[in-house]
Parts: sequence; structure tokens; C-alpha cells
Amino acid sequence: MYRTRTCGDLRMADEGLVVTLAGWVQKTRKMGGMTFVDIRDRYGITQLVFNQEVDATLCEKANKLGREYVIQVTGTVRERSSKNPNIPTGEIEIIVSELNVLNAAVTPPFTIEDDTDGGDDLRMKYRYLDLRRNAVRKNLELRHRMAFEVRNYLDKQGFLEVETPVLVNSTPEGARDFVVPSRMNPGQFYALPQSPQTLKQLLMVSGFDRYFQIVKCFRDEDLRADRQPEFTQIDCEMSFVEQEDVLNIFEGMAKHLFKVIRGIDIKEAFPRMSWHDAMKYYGSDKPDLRFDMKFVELMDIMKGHGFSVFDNAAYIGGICAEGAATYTRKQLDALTEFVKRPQIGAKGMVYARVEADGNVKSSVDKFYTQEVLQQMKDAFGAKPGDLILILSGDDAMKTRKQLCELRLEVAGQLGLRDKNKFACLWVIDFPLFEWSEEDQRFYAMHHPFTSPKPEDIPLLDSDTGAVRANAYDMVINGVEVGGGSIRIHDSKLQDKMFQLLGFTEEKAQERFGFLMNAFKYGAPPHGGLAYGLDRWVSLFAGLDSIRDCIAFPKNNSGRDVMLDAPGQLDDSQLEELHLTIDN
RNA sequence: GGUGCGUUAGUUCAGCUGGUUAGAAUACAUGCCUGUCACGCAUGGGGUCACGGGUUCGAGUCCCGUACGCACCGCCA
Repeated sequence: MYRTRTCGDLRMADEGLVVTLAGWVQKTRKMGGMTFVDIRDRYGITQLVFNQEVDATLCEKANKLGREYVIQVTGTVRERSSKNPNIPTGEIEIIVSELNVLNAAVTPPFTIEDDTDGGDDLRMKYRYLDLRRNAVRKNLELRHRMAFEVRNYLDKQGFLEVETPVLVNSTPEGARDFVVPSRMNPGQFYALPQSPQTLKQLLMVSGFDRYFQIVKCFRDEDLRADRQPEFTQIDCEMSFVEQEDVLNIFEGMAKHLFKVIRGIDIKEAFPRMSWHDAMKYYGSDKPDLRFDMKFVELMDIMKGHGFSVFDNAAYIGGICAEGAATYTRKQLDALTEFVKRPQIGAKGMVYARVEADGNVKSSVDKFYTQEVLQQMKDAFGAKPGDLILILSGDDAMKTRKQLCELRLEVAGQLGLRDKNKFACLWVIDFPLFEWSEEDQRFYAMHHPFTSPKPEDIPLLDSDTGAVRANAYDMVINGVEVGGGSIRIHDSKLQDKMFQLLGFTEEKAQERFGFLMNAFKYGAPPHGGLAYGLDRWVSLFAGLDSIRDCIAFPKNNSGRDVMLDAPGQLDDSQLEELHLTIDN
């Protein structure tokens, strides 16, 4: 037996026990005649003691141990004469009688400590060492507990976990596919699923009325801190449900996770906001509602007073930052620079302070009377000490997005984006279609199987862009943690959708014939939702990036720097796959 | 496809307006130290200043390009 206990569980109550531990050398402290060694496993750290006077040979052996050596020790648990209150095992230590080096180790490229000296790049290259660190290990433990609780909740609700294939067909819309050449079918390719969307709909046709799967999905698009090429979804689908049923089940799951994982008991229903309102008041389909700072539109008040920037604008809107009138000129200039960055693209920013006497002092005073500025102040409901920030532009949608960035930036500066505070929200009533200027055609905003709202079906031909979908996203703290829709189960309506999306009948049959044929054999009304597990975990762990809740993530360029993947194939492999590389 | 920032010791970084032998901390090694736990003290080794080109009497420092990393825009139904 390699060990009788772990390095994290010995306490005062175990005093006098003879135990065997195995683990890695965290650190050795040589004090002359005696040596302390911290031994670590994933459960914790325990102090080992070696004394020259008791056993000189053993002590000498301990002095030769290096960082990260794998050792096994046997000894007696004893109360420490000087205790360490910082670790759970800090009241005891092991008087070692036997030391066995199971494996030596070279010095790691960075220290295996909570506050490591390693940079991100190096940590990824030696990810197996990085995973020894508490900080990263805890994230994976959290991920495990969350996945476990998801299964627990869904099982109790009667959901069945069904695995769907990873080698499927390419889909014409949506993200780029990762593809896999088929050796047995020359010139043909599998695609890795962007989501098991159509497969889970087929499971509904099969009668599995409550399905879920914790499943890897793949999208070959550029990466971000919150986007990996392979990511994990909690994918769900239900039959004989309306939107309200789906929202209830998955709001319940969210509440369950908040309760058992974070100890937060959310009693009230999650607020709901239409996509239209989200865009109007927050300039985003995933507003962060940990703070208010709603947009106020100022076209009526601010236009026509001789300030040409505003007079020519298609949109003028602002936010009110409570108590931020103390912002210095330097801070305001920095904010102006922030919105003028090419990524945001505003031309400038107008600000106005509400002074102690209620007067408004703005950066465009020469164009506006105090009376107009007071009207503006009242539109925000601003109080003395508040700061009003205004953007304008000739494209209303773009300007709202810029104002959204400004809102988030200012809130961050004011400390309103607390990682331990959570604001959950359903965004509902998404548009069914999105117009692409570039391609001069409509695309499905969610996906082509999303059902229009029944009352909007008459608009499909007359006012296509105005049709709303039975689609919904869950947003927490400005992060889209999941989304879904009620699907089309009527093959005639599905035909109509494909037609509006510009598919010929042949193309639709070629790509989605399997689904449309299946629907002819009795498809139940159905709908579902997919949560992003990585985003949920990083939200609960308070991470800025989803990478640290994934054991082996890819870097910005989609590379695994540890495996050095992707790599090249041998000529023989290429030949088998009927591929040639075009240099 | 684009924008910004970065690349100097094993590691994290400093290095000003171009000018002696490129520094600090930490890690590592050696020695001392019997209650440390961020131990302490002393000594020591350790550098293709990412790569290529240019400007200059002289480049870690300025300019151009390339590669790589990070963040972001486009993209992500």
C-alpha cells in the first residue's frame, strides 16, 4: 500500500497514529540539525520533520530532496510545538521513520505555488505542472461538482442523457466547421458538430421527450478569452413544451446551481427583457444588470440648438454615473480616448456634471442654455454629484454599442462589477432573422430551426425583418451563459424558413433532408436550450477567461502549446486520406 | 483579415534622452544555522537582450519587417 492517509486530512485527533503518506515535495527548510519537508498531494500539505539527533542518515537523505520529488514516508503524527494556523493540517506534523524516494524530479520551470512566478504562456506549455497548483485544481474540482449537479438536477426532472456522434456532416450556415477527411470515402469529409442541434431534434421525433447531454462542440472561428474552438455545452431538448416550460425548467437548474454551488438562494423569478428593450436601454443583447445606468435617449432635448455634432446625429444618448461628478478632467479625457479607440470607434464624448447647487456644467455649455441642460438632467433623474456621459452618431445601432462599451467601462471604474454579485436575466423575443448587408439576404439569428412567434407568422413575407422568434438567452452579469428556442416541428413551416433563407428546395433537401423527412413521421412540438458549461464555471470561479476551468485549453491561435497541436501528417497518412497539400 | 500592447537570467520584471563590465527579485547550487512554515545569513553559477534588416562612430534602447504571446474588432446560426 502506497499510502494510508492523504496529505490534507490529518488533525490533532490523529496524534500518535503511525501513517504512510505519498506525494510531491513542496518545499524543504533546513534548519541545521533539523529539516522540515512539506509534502503535497491534491488534498493538501503536511509537514514532515527529520532530526539529526534522532536519525542522522535519514535527515541527510531528506536534505537531498528537491522540489517536486515524489516521495513516500512513514511516521508518527505528533502535535507541533509551534503551530501554523494558515493550513488545515497546521497543528500536527509527521515524525518520519522511513523515507522512500519514488521518483526524482528536475526543477520545474515555474514554482508550483498559489502565487506562481510563471507566466500564462509557460504555464500552458507545462500545463501538467500548472494543474498541480491549488488555483487551477480548484477550478477543475468546481467544474466536476457543477457537471455532477447538472446531472443530478436533470435526472430528477426525468431527463435522459444520450450520446450523439462526433463525426457528422458539415452545416452550411453558422460557424466554420472543423472537418475530418474520410479514408473509406475518398474526397468526402465529416464535420465535427457545432452543436448536436439536429440530432437532438431527431431524438424528440424518436420520443425521448426529455434529453440532455454534456457534450463537446466545435467551432472553427477566431478565439477570445471566453471562446475556445472546442467547448462544452449542457445540451437539452424537451417535447410537448412551450417557451414558458423550457424557461421554468432551466431557470430551476440555474437556481439549483446557485444554491448548491455558491450557497445563494434565489427565491424570485429571473427578470425578463425583450431583445428590443435590451438593445434600446443597454445597447447589447446581453446586458450586465449588476448595476442600472440605463441609456436615456436625448434626441428631442439636445437637437436643434446649434451644436452641429448633435444636430446631424441619428442618435444621441447618454448614461448617468451616480456620484461620478468627482471625475477629473484627466479621467474624462481618458474616457474620451477609450471611446475613440478604433475597436469602439466613437468620434468623441460629451460630459456634464451635476453640481451641488443642482446646476449642470457641461463640456458643450456654449451651445446650451441652463434650461435645456436642466431638462436633460431631469431626463436622467440625475442628482447633484452625478456625471452624465453622452455619445452621438449617424448610425443609431453603432452608437448604442459604443455607449454600451462606455457603460461597462465606467461601471468597472466605479467598482459596480463585483464578481461575487450575480444578476440573472432572460432576454426573450429575439428577431427571427438578421439582414446581411454584405450578402443582401436574411440569415437566421439563432438557427434555421427556430420557430417564429405564432402571431408574427403572417409577417413572414410582408415584413420579414420584424418577425420575432420563440428564442431566449440566459444572461448573467453580461455573459451569455446559454440560449435556446422553440423549434419548428411542422415541415411546411420549415420549408418556408429554408425558402426565406435563400435555400433552393434541392439544397434544403441535400442538407437537411434527413430532418425534414423525419418530421413527416410525426414530430412532436419541441424546444430546448444549451448552457455553456465553461462559462458557467468561470463565472462561479470568478475567472476572466474560460481557459483556467479547462484542463488543457488552446491558445489564442488555436494551438495546444503542450502537445504542439495541430501538427503535420506523414505522406503515407495523406495518401491514405486521398489528400495532397498545396504549397 | 484588422488594431493595440508585449518579447531582456530558469522565472517575473526594471533598464530614462542611444554611450563603461546589462541589473533586481525569485528560483537553482554550495556552506552555516535545532522549531521553521514567504525561515534567516553568506557565497556562487546563470544572458543569442525573440529573429532578420536598417539608421549611427556606437543599438537592449530609434526605424522597418518577420515570428510568437496576450487583449480586442471583424467573425462566432
